[in-house]
Amino acid sequence: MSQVSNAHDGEAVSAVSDKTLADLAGYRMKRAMTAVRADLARTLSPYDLRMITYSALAIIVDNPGLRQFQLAAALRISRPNLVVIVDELETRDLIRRDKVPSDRRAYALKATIKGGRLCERATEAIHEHENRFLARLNNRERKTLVTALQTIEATLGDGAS
Amino acid sequence: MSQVSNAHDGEAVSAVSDKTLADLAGYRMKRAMTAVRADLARTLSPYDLRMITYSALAIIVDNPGLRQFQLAAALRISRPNLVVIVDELETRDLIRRDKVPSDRRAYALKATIKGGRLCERATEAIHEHENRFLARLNNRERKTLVTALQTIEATLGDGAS
DNA sequence: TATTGTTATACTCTATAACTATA
DNA sequence: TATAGTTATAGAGTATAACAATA
Repeated sequence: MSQVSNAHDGEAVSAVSDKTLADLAGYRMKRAMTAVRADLARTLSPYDLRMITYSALAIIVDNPGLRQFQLAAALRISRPNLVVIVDELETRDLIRRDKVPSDRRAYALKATIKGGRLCERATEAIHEHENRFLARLNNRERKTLVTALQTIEATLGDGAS
Repeated sequence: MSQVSNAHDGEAVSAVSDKTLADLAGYRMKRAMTAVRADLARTLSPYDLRMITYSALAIIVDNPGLRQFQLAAALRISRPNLVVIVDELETRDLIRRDKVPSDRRAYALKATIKGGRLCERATEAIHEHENRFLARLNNRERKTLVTALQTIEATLGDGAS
């Protein structure tokens, strides 16, 4: 199916086959994700955001007052790595770290007006980006795709330790 | 939909909502990919293979005689980064780098018997891994998923520069 | 004792620039 | 001049260990 021809002695192959990998869902996900990630980076660069900083900002906008450890868990990254992301968003005045009187170890995260506006504009750009890479899929296919991805995540989350 | 409740002054949110992100195909892909990647790493570790070394080996098995630059292009990684991967596979006697008489700059890559056997066993383990994370999807959903991912990759590949 | 945020550190994956030996 | 493979290096993204302050 992906095979075209093959090498004679000392000759390069004329077309590279990936027949062992081609029908693997994981392989297809990896390749699609590589392409989507590159397009997303282009999409977010006008806003000086990366995938991770946009996701963090969006979750803070949706959950005013959440703690850093909650955000780290939501983003599935470690607490130490979240620190630099929150630092960046705070330095740019997109979020605030408010001291919590009832627990003086913790910070409550809140988006600023500026952060909320940037998130809104970036989210619009992301919807255009989504329409771009989903352009050749109909509504049924889009729905099945999103649901299937969610099911896969839940399946692996349930099963393993 | 993902909203449960929200913070009073100084209280942590009780459940973290990702309502801005939840329905984005890119977000769902990223999260599913994170889970799949972790399960794949566990799946391949008995064979001392990582995702990238397995993929490289499989493509070499499928394309005896291909050049390093062809493999780098197939894996969508840079030539410098491929060097260390090929080094590792060669050191472990899974592949051979044969000098090409007709072009003394180039190497023709070929899997050894040992490499072919390891690839075969790892591929079986990967099929089990695929059945694991696809367990709750029926055949129609699996087919739609794989085809949709392929279409997305092609769509982005066509459009951009 | 346990938890929140932090620092220090390291490993993987990826890229670019510039080299060598050929073509 | 251009290409195949290589070296050196750097930047993301991720992780763990261990600390200070607080619970």
